[in-house]
Amino acid sequence: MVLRDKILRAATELYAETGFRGTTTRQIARRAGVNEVTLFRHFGSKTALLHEAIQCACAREERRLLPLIPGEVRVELLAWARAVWAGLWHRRGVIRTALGEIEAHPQLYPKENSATASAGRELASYLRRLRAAGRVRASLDVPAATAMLMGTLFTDAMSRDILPFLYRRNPTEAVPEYVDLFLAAIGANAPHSQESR
Amino acid sequence: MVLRDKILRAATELYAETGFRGTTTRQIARRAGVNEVTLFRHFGSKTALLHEAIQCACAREERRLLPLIPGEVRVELLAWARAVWAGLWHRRGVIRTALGEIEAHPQLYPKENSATASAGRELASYLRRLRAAGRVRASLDVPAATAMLMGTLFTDAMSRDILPFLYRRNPTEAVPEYVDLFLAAIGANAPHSQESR
DNA sequence: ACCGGATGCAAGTGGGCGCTTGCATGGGCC
DNA sequence: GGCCCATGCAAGCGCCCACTTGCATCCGGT
Repeated sequence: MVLRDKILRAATELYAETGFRGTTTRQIARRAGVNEVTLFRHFGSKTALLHEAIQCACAREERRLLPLIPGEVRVELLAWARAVWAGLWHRRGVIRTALGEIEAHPQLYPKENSATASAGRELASYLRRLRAAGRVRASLDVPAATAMLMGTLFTDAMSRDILPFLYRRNPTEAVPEYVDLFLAAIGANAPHSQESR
Repeated sequence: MVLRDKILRAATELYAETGFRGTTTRQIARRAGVNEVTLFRHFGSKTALLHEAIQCACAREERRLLPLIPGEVRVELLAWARAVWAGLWHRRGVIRTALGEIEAHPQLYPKENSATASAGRELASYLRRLRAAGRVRASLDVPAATAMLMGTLFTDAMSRDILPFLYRRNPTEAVPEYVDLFLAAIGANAPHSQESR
C-alpha cells in the first residue's frame, strides 16, 4: 500500500500549493510517479482523492495534552505552546488553503475535529482548572483568554513566512515571549517557584 | 465610470467566494450585468482585472490612527481594536482567499502595504510611545506584544464564522475582553483614572 | 443630421480539464 | 506453466476556460 500513500502525499502537497481547483489530476499523477488512470482506479474521482488526502493530513496531528493537575504553569504552557505552534507551522500550507476554500467546499474539511479546535478546547479546560485552583485571576474570561493565545500562535505560524518583516524574532524566541505575555494577561501566580519571567 | 466599478465589485465578490481559478470571466460579467467581452476591452485579461480588483479592495481601507500622545490607554486601544476588528471582519472573505493563494500568485497581493501590516506598525509605534512614557512595563517586548494583539483580533475575525462554537461571546463583548487581557499582559498603568476593568 | 466611441451579441479558437476505454505488460500465487 | 490482478500507455470524449473577431446597436457631442 505504499503507492496509495505516495498518491495521497502528492495530492496533499499540491493542494497546499495551489488549492482544489488549481490541483489537477495530471499533476498529482506526475508528482506521485504514477499514471493518471491509477488515481481514478484507486479513488474514483478527484474530489474523493482530495477529500481523503485532506482528512489524512489533518488526522495525523498528534494531540498535545496539558496536565490534569497543573504544576509549573510556565513550563507546562510553554512546552504546549511550542508543540502547537510547530504543528501549525508544519501544516501552514494546507491550513491557509483550506481556510480560503472552506466557504466553497465546506464538506471537504474537518471543523470540530480540526487540530486547532481541539487544541483550543484543551487550553480552555486547562485554564478552567487553573482558575478553580486559584492560580489565575478569579475573574478570568476563559474563552477570551483561549482565543487570545490560540490566535497569537495561529497568526504567527500562518503569516511568519508571508510577512517576514513583521517578525524579527525567530520562533524559538517568540513563543516564550507570547507565553510570558499571556501569563501576565491571565494573572498567573504559582504557589511554588515562579520567577516573574 | 460606474460600469468599471460595477465590474470591479463583482470581481472582488466572486474572488472572495471562489478564489482566482474559481472565478470565471463569465461569472464576473453576469454578476456585473455586463457582456463578457466588455471585461477584456476594459482590463485586457482576467489577471489584470483581478489584480486591480484586489488592490482596490485593499486600498479602500481607511487607516485608523492611535494618538501621538497617549491619554486614556484603555479607551484609545479599545476604539482602535474595534475599528481594526471591524475592518478585518468586513474583508474576511478576500483576506482568507488571498492568504491561501499568496504562495501561488505572490504578485497579486499587497504585503508591506496591506491594511493589516500597517495596523501592526501603528500599534507597535504606539506601544513604544507608552513604554517611553513609563506607562507600561519597561521590559515590554514590543514586537511580541504587537503580534499578540494583532493575532488575537485577526484570528477572531477570520475564524469566527467558520468555527462559531469556539466563540461564545459576540464581537462587541469579545474585543473589550481581548483589550483588557492585553492591558494586563503589557502591564499598563495609567497616571490618571484607570479602573482595573 | 451625423459621426465616433462604447457596448452588446453570436460565434468560434485552442487548450486544459476530469474522466473513460481498450489493450499491453509484468509480477506474485496455484 | 498458467492465471489474475495491478499498473502503464495511448487515445479520446465532452466540457469549460480565457480570449478573439466581426458586426449590429445605441447614445452623446457638435
